[in-house]
Parts: sequence; structure tokens; C-alpha cells
Amino acid sequence: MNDTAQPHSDQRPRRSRGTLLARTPVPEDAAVHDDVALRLAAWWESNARDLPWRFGRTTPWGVLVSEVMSQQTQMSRVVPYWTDWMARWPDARALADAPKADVITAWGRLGYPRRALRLQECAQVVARDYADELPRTYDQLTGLPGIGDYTASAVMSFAFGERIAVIDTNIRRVLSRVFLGAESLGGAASPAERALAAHVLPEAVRDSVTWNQSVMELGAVMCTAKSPMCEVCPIAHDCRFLKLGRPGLGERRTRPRQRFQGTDRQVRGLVLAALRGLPAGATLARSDAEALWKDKAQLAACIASLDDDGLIEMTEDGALRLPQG
DNA sequence: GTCCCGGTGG
DNA sequence: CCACCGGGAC
Repeated sequence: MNDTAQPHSDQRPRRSRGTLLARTPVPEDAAVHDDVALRLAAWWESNARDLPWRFGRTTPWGVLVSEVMSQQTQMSRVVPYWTDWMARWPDARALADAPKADVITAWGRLGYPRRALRLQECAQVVARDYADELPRTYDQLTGLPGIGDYTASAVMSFAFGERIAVIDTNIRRVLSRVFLGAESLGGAASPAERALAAHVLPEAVRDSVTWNQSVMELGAVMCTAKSPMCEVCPIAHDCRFLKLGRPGLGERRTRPRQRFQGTDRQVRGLVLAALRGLPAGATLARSDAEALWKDKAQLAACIASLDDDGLIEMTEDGALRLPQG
């Protein structure tokens, strides 16, 4: 059984999915999928970005770290952080034993610093429960802190070479355009999108890995949201979206987006940046913290939330510092 | 300056 | 649903 392609295998079998799969068993579909897969594989062969965690040059743990760092951050910004991080903490055990303050500081400006703490918690679980060796099943991986569907699937495919459908926004956009001829809209991946990804995943294990990597890469560098480079795309010939005249190109996602100016995000970032800039172990006096933001109530709430998240500690006199644990 | 982008967990 | 961070595009 290759149920690895369907992480949600505890659900009902996806037979009568309705609109999407009901019209897919056209004889030429398989031929189109094969053609797309071949062209993408050839394109990947000569165009894949030379990222340091690719091509078997790191451990499964290294792949996981790269995926967590890339969750909401562009690859180009991740590379220098990943390189320093892995040199400093090459495996889960090393990260598990690191001081929290070092972990937060090393996370630097990658964004969403709670990811750094979750990654360390993940390392602690791997070190303690799995003898410092990353588990090899989807369910074990999603059980780790900070590891959800995408990251678990990516690690299964890219680190362990298993056959599993990887679904991120790049892949959703590419598959939807190529095979459905429409933009992928909305927030969470729909059952239909998951069914499509499972349906077009090549049967051969090796091919499935190349497929995941090449579709994701195409979405990242060529089949972009707003300005896809269709004139040089290796699968333009097979693309329904292009055939239809790219209907609704770049259409707005319904995802609720967040402002930044004046939000808690900005205030939390200011506080954390101030603490990162201090010498190791040093504290920020409450009066200095007060100077960071005019709205005292909002500042206090943000400091409290950072404390709740375990990203900072408060001393008795109200001074702040990075966690010493 | 404004707007847009994203995976996980709660 | 919605909070969470930065930076890139414009």
C-alpha cells in the first residue's frame, strides 16, 4: 500500500469526491501527466537552485531545519541562517542542549520567533524520545512541535525519499493552473486540492520526489502568483491555465491579511530586537522598555504575551531579558 | 509610504 | 477563524 501519498488516510476513501475526480478519468490524462513530469524533471535537472540542504548534502535533521526556517520566509533569506545554524548545532541533540537565549538570538530576523522555540522543543523530543534520530513516518513527524502537514510531508519526501504528496501554496498554485486551468484561491488546502495532488503524483517513488521538488521550484521561481513567466515555462504546452488565457491571473486570495504598523506584531518585534541587542545575560530595565513604544497598555500586553510564549523572562523589578534556560 | 506573501497551533 | 514576523514589490 502506498498510503504514504495520503497523510489523512484515517479519512474515508476518496472515491466519490465529486466534481474534481469525477471528470478526470479521461484517457489522455495519464499521457499529459507523464509529459508534464518528464519536462519538469528535465527542467529541474538544469535549473534547480543550489541550496545547501539539497542533493543529499545534509542529514534529515538538516532538511527539517531548512523546512521550518522556510515556512514563512523566502529561501534566499534562509540560506545564511541555515548555514550558521547547522554549523553551530549540527544535530537535534546539540540544539536541544543550547541555551534558549542563544536560540532566539540566532534566529535573528527570520521572523515568527516562536518557530525558533518550537524547533528547539522539536529537537528536545527527537533527542529524548527518538535517540537523536528523526522519525521516519508522517504521523510521528506531525506529532513533533512545530511540524505540521507541509513540513512532515516535505521531510518524508525530500529527506527520506518516500512517496507522499507535498502540498504548499506553490504546489497548489501550479497544479491548479496546469491541470484545472484556474487560480488556487482561499486559505487552507481543500479536499479537492489534496485529491488532485495525490492523483497527479507519479507512481514511481523516485519520480514522486523529483515531482514534488520540481513543481514546488517551478512555483517559486517561474509560475509565480502575479507574473508567471509562461513564455519560458517548460510545461506551457500542457498548461490549461495558459490555454484558457490565464483567467483571473493573480486573483486575490481570501486569506485575511494582517497589517503591521501599530500592531502587536510590531511591538513584540521591537521588544525582542532590543533584547537581542544586549550582551549575553543582560537585562533591559523596565524604564528602557517603556521608551520603546508610546502606548503603555499595548506595550505591557505585548511584554506579557512574549513572556507567555516563553520568548522573554521578567525579573522581580520588571526588567526583561531573553530566557536563560 | 502601501500592499502582499506564508505554515502551524490554538 | 486568526495571531504571528520580516522583507520584497511597487
